[in-house]
Amino acid sequence: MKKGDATRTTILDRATTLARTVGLEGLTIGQLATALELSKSGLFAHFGSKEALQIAVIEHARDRFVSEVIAPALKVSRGTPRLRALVDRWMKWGEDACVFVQLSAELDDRPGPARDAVAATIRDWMDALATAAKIAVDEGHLRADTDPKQLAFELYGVMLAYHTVGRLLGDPKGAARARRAIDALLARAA
Amino acid sequence: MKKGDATRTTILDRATTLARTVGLEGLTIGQLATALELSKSGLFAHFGSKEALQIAVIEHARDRFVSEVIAPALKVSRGTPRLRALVDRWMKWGEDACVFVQLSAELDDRPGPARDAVAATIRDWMDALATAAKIAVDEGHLRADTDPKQLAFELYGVMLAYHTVGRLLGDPKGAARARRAIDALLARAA
DNA sequence: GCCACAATAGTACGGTCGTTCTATTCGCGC
DNA sequence: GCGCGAATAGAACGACCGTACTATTGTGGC
Repeated sequence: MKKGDATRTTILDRATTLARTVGLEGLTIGQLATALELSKSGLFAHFGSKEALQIAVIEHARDRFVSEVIAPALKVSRGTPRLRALVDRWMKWGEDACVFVQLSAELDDRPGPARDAVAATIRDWMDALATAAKIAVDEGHLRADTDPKQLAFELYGVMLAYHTVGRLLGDPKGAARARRAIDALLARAA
Repeated sequence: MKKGDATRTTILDRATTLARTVGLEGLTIGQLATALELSKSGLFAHFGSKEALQIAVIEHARDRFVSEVIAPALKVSRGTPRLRALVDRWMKWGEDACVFVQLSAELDDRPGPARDAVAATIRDWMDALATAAKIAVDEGHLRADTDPKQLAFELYGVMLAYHTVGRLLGDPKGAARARRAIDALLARAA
């Protein structure tokens, strides 16, 4: 019961990376198998259907996202530092944050379990931002009349713009712009 | 030389709508043909290759985007009103603004002419925002130390967050949040 | 009204897709 | 170290993909 899980993880890692460029629907069992030097049927047996593979990819990416972005940031001290840590980790760690931007856009008009899984992840992410913002208010780091959910919304918007400007337009100034925007949002609420 | 162009437009209209849900790569000549009650080969003859069809779709969507969002907004009086008109029209007219969010995410990691066409459109869009912002500064509607490109970046971020929250999460509060965010950005710069 | 040519349909092909079934190899408990 | 089940491979399937070729239909200029 060991070997199977190991290759399964290997498959999902590669699939996640691949999905970032070809999308979830563009993912192909044949390509994925040859990329990993596995047989198509051997790979297929791990999941049983393409839809199951897709959902496994989403959940795998979610797990990595939680353990590499959210969890570490939650160890930072309460209030504004933690809020900043969330944003910083999202921006630095393109790897899997990116795949969720891709998945959000790909699935937002395609109801089904895959879309639900992505939506749940994004919802959790915005909740994490909002909760951190609320704590910052409670700690007195941010003004009492700050709406935590509104702030989370605006912060996430900056991250999305950063993603588009950086990835699609290839503008190196994106990071600096994002930083300025984040600073302005937090300064305004301080 | 008339009939051909008419069906070509019909094809591209439907293709654009379809691409919003299945993506540009998910677009299929067979499905598109049956959806329009055309023969596969008859449709194919209009474009000659799938890549040509994809680029035609992008350019068609860009034309509609320009004529339905940008051009009307440019008729609004210079300064902040025009800037607001750009943002408002983007948000109201989901139809084709959405397809560019989809295309941005789908193509941002896939170099080629399709990606270039999308990138050029987004660049033009952000330039339109920045130019309108600059005019607003010149007119005295916004503070002299406002960075027009930075403001365009932040405005676009709000639109992207609005798109994600509304489409993927189905949160009806997205529009109100976006409006508040836009108001705050403009108030801060006024 | 005819005719040249644009526009569309029909058919076929090689390739790849997801999936199934059967066979082979591997790894671990006894 | 043997045996059994888990893990992987192999071959085959029908379906649909993009594309090429040929045939048919429609249509605007004379």
